Amino acid sequence: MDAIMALCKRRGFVYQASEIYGGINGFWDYGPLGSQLKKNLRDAWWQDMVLRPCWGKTGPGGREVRCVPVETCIIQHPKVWAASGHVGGFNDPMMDCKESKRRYRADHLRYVKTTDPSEGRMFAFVEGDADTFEEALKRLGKYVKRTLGEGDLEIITDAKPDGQFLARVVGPHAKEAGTLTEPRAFNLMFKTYVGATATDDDVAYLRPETAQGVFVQFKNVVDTTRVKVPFGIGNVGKSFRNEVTPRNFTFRSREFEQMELEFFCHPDESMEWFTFWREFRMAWWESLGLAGENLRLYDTPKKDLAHYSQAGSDVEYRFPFTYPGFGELEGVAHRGNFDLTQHQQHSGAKMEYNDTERGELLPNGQRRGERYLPHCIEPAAGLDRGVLAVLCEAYTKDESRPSPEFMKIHPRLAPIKAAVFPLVAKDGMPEIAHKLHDELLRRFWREGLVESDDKQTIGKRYARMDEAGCPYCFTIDSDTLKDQTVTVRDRDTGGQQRIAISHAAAFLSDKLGL
RNA sequence: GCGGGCGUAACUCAGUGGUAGAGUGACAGCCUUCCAAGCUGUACGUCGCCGGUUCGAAUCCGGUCGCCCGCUCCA
Repeated sequence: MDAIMALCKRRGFVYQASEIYGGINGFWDYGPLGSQLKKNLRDAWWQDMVLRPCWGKTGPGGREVRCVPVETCIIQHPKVWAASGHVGGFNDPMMDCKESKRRYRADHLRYVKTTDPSEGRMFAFVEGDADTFEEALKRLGKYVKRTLGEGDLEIITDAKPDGQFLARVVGPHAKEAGTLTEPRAFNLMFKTYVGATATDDDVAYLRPETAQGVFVQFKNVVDTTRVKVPFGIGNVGKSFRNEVTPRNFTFRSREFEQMELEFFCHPDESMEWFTFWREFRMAWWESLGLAGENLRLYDTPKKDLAHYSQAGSDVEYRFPFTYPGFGELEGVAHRGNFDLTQHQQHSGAKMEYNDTERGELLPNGQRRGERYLPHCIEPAAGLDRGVLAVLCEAYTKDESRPSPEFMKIHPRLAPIKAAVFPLVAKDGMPEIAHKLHDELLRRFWREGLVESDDKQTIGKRYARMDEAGCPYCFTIDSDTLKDQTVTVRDRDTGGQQRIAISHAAAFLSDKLGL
């Protein structure tokens, strides 16, 4: 991992944010190559999920997969996050034990004491955890030096654990009293103020996910764009979470970008669509070079599902820092109609969809129609995690090569698509190279960078392109002067072939899958 | 939040109280007809930051910030 991070810095893929000021925990910037790589991955998602979903494959029942995009705001009405459950769920106060180094959710701790107020010490235990409860009873009995009956015990469930209270408490895994800290709120949502007055009434949050923007605009999209269920709404953008522990390079950042699709369908068809999406999303990541044992599709066990969720699968990648385990790239969740229900309740707006293709057949040949809250399948991918996985997968070490470190980035994602070199900077070769470079640039500038370089030795230039992940290098040599051919060097094999200079663009176009 | 490790040039690292170093990379020139080759030269340092001890600190001490690992947490 250190070698990958060093290369990312050296070649301008990823820099630490605010580095000259000492860095800022949980934030990373992308350099010239990294930002282009990230854009290519984002574009690939947009193309394959919105513009031509699933490469044109049909969904369940042979139906065309239809999706439309939206772009919603990072800051939404604060009630959005109350409805989504983030305000509660992202604010669990936690308590730390200075002795046992453990951390507890404050609302999970209970305290047992005797009914005798002179026996001041209390013993904490974790609600629903028999081990800590029995331990607490045992310790309490020892402390008061007598056997305790039911009537002697008092269990405090609604404690306000301030300093005075906690001084009397022995933690669940501690021996001494007074080692628990006061509850601290872990605001996983970034707070800000809307308007210049910045009072408590103006509090707003930076979104922790892009999905809610879609649910909030669901009705507008249905009413204004002639979409029919089943269909999807894609939304890409930055989200923010005040992670307790940002870790593992860009894997868990506080500012990160998501690519989320909310796919709405009839409840009866939701499991079929879930299966369809879970399989396509896996195939999509595989198509970008994350094939093989480092990628897996992991089904969330029933017991770990959120209460409203009927199924969930994660596309996971085996990162160097998770090895031999895996880290989540994308979660495909069956969310039922939870979100639309929540927003319907909290906002009072009707979210029901009127499906004119369902219901009983009327004499005039129309359907009566059926009103329902669609179910939602949510493939939600982490763009920065995707970039990181691509970088990890691409990083290759081969000491037998002149360039021992190189980046095997899939041609579709590679920030630099091709480079053009004169073998040596004389005999008119630079001029021919510049001409070919111009031609390729005119043809491929929308896809990514096309480089040219006539400095240094050819080996050095190849090696540079290898580290940048450029898949193909065209080289003009003395034969070019005679027969109008160039060599093409393949990054992954180092092998070369000779093609007509007039076919260079077609060759590259083919290799890039255009 | 706790514990451990680390922080010196763009990268990898040496330097344990006395003038800031090496290799690689970058840049310029020469040379060079296919893989970080060779020669010459140039640029690049708040030694993470702040404070303390000392005649003198990259080096010792305290604090702080950041990165990595483990726990915890989180999806």
